[in-house]
Amino acid sequence: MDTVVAEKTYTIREAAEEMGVSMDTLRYYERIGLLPSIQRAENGRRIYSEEDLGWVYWLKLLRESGMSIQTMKRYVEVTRAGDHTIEERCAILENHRSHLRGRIEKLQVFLEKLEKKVEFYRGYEMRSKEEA
Amino acid sequence: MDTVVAEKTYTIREAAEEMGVSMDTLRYYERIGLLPSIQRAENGRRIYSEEDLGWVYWLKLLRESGMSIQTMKRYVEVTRAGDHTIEERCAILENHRSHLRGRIEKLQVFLEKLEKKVEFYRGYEMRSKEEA
DNA sequence: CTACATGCTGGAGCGCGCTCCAGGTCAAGG
DNA sequence: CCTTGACCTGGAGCGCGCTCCAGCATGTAG
Repeated sequence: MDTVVAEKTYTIREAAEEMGVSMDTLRYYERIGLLPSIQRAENGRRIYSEEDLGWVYWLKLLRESGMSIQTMKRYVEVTRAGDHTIEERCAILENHRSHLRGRIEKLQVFLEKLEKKVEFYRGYEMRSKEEA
Repeated sequence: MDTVVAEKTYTIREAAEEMGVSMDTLRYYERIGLLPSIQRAENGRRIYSEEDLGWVYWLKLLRESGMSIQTMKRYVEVTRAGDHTIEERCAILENHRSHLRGRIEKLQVFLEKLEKKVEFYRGYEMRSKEEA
């Protein structure tokens, strides 16, 4: 079970490519504390593990679903603080979940209104053509 | 039918209040051309008509559904340009519609993933409690 | 040895969408 | 007449989330 298999690692370029983010973003996230503990080679270059990529994936998901960097920082912080923070992690995620639900609902309403407008225009267009 | 009824008008404060935006935003939108032709009183103060509020409503909707100010400007511009721009208006709206649909779908996927994470945490919590 | 690629750092800059502010006008109330 | 308050303008400032850059170190190929 504990066989030591060299886990695949990634340069910053590869990590960026793989995860669909820019190298700058990876460095930026690390700087502000969203990606702590990224290993370095002797020459100082970053080495990303699969686990790191997992974090990037998750951060990207939170970000793209509208969580602010601030909140993400808080989340990362408490997650690193240990098991006793599970409650707060849940709270953050559940809060985000309800924001997300609200947002989706709102967008759906917008979509409907938008569709009505388009239909209206299309109808208008038809009428113009009939006249011609 | 053509009875001249004094249509209700609004000061900028009232309009802002009514539409749930700031007075600054109303001025800003006007400045950049999103709300042209806002009437002025003799003393230079803005007077918003119901129709103006209708525009504000629509702009707000587009904005909150993720349309960029740039695109909104384009939309307003062509709308003001006359009936021959119906095609382009439709194009803009349909484009936005597909963006919006894509976004909603993406957010729904995020939501599911988020929910799984929360469930995972909640499960973890339960297990901890059982042990105690 | 040289040239070129890759990556590092700290800090500046940017695009977006407002938001705030100073300094002024105008009208009503005391 | 003076104060108060609502509103005006042009322009500066801000918060967010990157993005870019100069200047430097290291590594690899020719």
